[in-house]
This record gives sequence, C-alpha cells and structure tokens, in this order.
Amino acid sequence: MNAPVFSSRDCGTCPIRHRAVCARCEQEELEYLETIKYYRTYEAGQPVVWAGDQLDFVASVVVGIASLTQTMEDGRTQMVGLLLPSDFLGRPGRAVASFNVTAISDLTLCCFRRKPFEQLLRSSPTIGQRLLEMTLDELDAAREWMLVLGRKTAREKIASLLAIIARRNAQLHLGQTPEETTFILPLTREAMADYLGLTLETVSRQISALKKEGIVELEGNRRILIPDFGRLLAETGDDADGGMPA
Amino acid sequence: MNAPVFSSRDCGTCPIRHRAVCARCEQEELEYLETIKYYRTYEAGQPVVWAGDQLDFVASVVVGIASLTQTMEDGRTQMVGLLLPSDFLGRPGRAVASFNVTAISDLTLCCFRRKPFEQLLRSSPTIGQRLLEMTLDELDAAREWMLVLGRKTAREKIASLLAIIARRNAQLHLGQTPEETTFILPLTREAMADYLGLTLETVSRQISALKKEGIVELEGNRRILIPDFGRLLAETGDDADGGMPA
DNA sequence: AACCTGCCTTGATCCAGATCAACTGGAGCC
DNA sequence: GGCTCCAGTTGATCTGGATCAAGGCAGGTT
Repeated sequence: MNAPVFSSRDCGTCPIRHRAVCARCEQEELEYLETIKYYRTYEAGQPVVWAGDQLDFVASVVVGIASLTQTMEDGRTQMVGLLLPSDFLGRPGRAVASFNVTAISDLTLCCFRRKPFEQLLRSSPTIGQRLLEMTLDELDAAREWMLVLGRKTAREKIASLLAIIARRNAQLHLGQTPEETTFILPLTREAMADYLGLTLETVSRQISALKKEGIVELEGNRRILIPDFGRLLAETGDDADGGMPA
Repeated sequence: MNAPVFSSRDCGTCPIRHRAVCARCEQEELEYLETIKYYRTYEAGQPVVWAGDQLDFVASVVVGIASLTQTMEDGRTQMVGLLLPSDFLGRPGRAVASFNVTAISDLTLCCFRRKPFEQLLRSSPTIGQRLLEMTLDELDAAREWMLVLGRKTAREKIASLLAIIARRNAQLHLGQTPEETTFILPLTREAMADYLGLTLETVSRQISALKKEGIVELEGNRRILIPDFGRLLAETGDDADGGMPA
C-alpha cells in the first residue's frame, strides 16, 4: 500500500500523490490537485516564511533542504525541524506559520493553495489519512529529538545527528552499504549547533575529536565519510537497533 | 465549529466526539463508536504500556495524568509528553508503542479497539480531520518544547513548566483570573527534572529561588500559588504573548 | 597581488548545572 | 513513642560545555 499508483514525473517525490485508492476517484482528485498546484524556488539562505506571518499554501519539498527554527528575543535560536525532499510543510487548518522556515540550500517547493487543498481534505479521506500518518511520523521524530536535546552529551548529540543524516541519505541513494557511507553535510557548524542546542565551537571540537579517533573522516569540512557505521552508532548512546528518523 | 453537537455525558471530555457533521452520519458513527469503546483505569505509578510493546487500542484521557517517556540503557530518561484530560494516546496505523506510557496520577482512559477504529477512520473524513488537527497541535507543542530543552536556562525551564501547567489548569477550571492562579503540581521533582532535562536537585533549587523572590508561593511542596502571572512569564524568556500549549 | 568575508578551528578561562552527600519533615505503621 | 519510608531541601565540590579570543583557509573582488 501507499505505492505510487501513477507516475509522478512532474511532481518529484511529492507525497500527496503516493496513495492507493479507487482509480476513478483518484484520477479526479489528481486532476483537481493539478489545477491548484504550482512551484516556488528559493535560494540558499532565503527565508520562506517568518513565524507569525501569513502562509497561504501548503507544500512538499521537491529538492533542497529547509529548516524550521525558533528564536528568542536575545538571539538564542533552536532548530526544531529539518525538511528534506518529500517532507511536508505547512498546516492545514491554520493560515499562520508557527516557526521560521528558511531555505538552507537552494530549494524547490511543490505548493498547493490553502483553501482548495483544505477543501479536498474535507472531501477525501485518503489524502487526510496520508497526511495524518506523516504528521504522526514527524511527531515521533520530534519526540525522539527531545531525548537528544534533554539528555545527551555533546558527543552523543553530534553522533546522533550524523547518524540521522547518513540514514536519510542512504534512503534516497539506495545501494550504499550501511557499513560505509559518504555524504555532504548540508549544514554549517552554526546550523548544527542550533539543531543540537550547542555552540558552534563545541560542534567543531566534537567533530575534530571524532575525526581524531577515526570514527569519521572528512575531506574539506563538509564531505563526510563514515568508515564503520556501527562504530558511529555506538557513540550515539542509543541501544543497538534504535530508530530515529529525521 | 468543533463544538460538541450532542451530549457526551458518559465519555468525559473524549475529543473524538467533538466535531460538527451531518447529523445522520454522525449518529451512525457515534453508535458504532459506542460498540467498540470501553474504559480502563490505572493506579498512580502504574505503567500503561512500554515502548516496543503491542498496544491494541487508541484512547483519550478522561481523568488523571499520564507521561510519555524515553529511557537510555544507562537510565537517563526524558519525558517527551504529558497527557492531560482530553489528550489522545496511541497511533492509528501502528500497533506498537513508541514510548513508555505511565500513569502519573490515578488514570482513566476511554479506549477504542484499534482495528474497528482504523476502519472508521478510513470511512469517515471528519474523525480523521479532528485527529489530524490534534496531532498537529501536539507537534507544535513538541517543537516549542525543543526550544525549552535546547536553549533555556534552568530557571527559564522551571518558569516555562509552571506557566504551562498553570495555563492548562486555567483552561479546565475557567474563571481563575490570569493574574492570580493556584494549582497542585501533578509532578514530583524528579518527574519535572525528567521533563526539563535537569536533575531533581536543580529543580528543587530553582523552585526555592523563585519562592524566595516571591514569584511563586507554595504551601507544602505541591500546592502552588502564583500571585502575579505576568512576573512568572517574564522569567520564561518568552516574549510577552508567547503561546506554548502543553 | 593584496584584501575582503564567511566558515571553521583551536586555545584559555569561566560558570551553570551535575554530582556527591548530609539532612529535614511528614505519613504510615508497629 | 520510635521506626522507616519517601519526597524534598540544602551544601560542597566538580566538570562539560559556554564564552572570549586569536588565527587559518578558501573563494571572490578590485
């Protein structure tokens, strides 16, 4: 179930369409979705929307990475979510953004105008269900992250972040063995610090330490190679199998 | 909208029923819900379910308080959610619990057997929509809590927790002025520490400090009086209005 | 070339909160 | 009364990560 029943050539990995349903109804919904859909692109660093501002669409990430952040008046900021391709952005039923959304890399969104999307949601249970499932996944992920923020040491935090990114990456480019993985860190040291509740200096020091111990290797300071994924996992503090989707 | 359309006398504050919909369909759904619903009670301290175990029902809290927690092998634990009356427990679409659920006070749940509940969800968009909305609220709350865990000082954490509990309490027992509030702390110092990512000693010290400064008053060590809610809010680090539902 | 500017690293010092430890005070119980 | 639990408080000390400060290095501009 939930396999893409039709080709989704021009909507990238848009999850809204990945569902199994009566072919006729689906065709109708699909055609309707087509009429309310459009694309937006953002350059790296550009804000998508600020907390408290009107957000007149919901969207799914097609390419690129975006961050959800909160900031206190004195400038302390916490990243509360990382949106990778296929992740959903926005909140049906609320027209105002709860968090700052920023394009971390160049970003393409597949957007749906809010009103008609909500209309469709009201008439079709399948889309709502898919959305519910995705939201529940995100909630679980947020809660797992609360353990990272509240109870893990700096080293465990870094290891956890690397493990998550490596895993999400492996899902996209299948075929990498879980043993040896390589990827490009999509985040600056500062962004990592904001995600982990640390300072950028601590992030830098901990990465250096992991490098010195051979748990990670890096060329430049963005390209990461993990020679033995198990050894990295051992540093996260999680028990052997531990889930933790980003 | 979302007002209870019919009396919900014997289901407490069960949110599943609070929705507006065609009266006839609603009646049918309601009758169906009746047939799959039952109650469970737990004593304070009793586990409801452990992470990884089978959970064959979804439920909503009728009376009492429950906690969602995660634990690392070495015993570090983080509370990732607090379930108060009307909150929803369980995950349609997944039969295995992601977190430990424990009754903090004596607890009554209104349960629905999983299979038929999921069946209903598939046929009726309204229940699914209500559930989606609740899940999105929980997700927002979890993300707001990430800021507390990642970036706030011990004092700000305590103040934030007290503010949340006071607010949730005021929602239930309407009529208390926001200025002066009084309530009974439902959590031990240790539970508060687990929620806030602190040690119980630090929690105790910070509460003592707030008491010494007259920001809170306490009789015994559970009953709390907040003489000036604004002064408490000023200690949370949030900007004046700041949301933050529990 | 020389000079930014943005991102990162490394060192020295400091301090908020953890840790270890002793003690208080109320509730239940013989 | 004396006892044993808890749950909470308070004190003394330690330490992981924050803070402050000084470079390093790659890419872009003039």
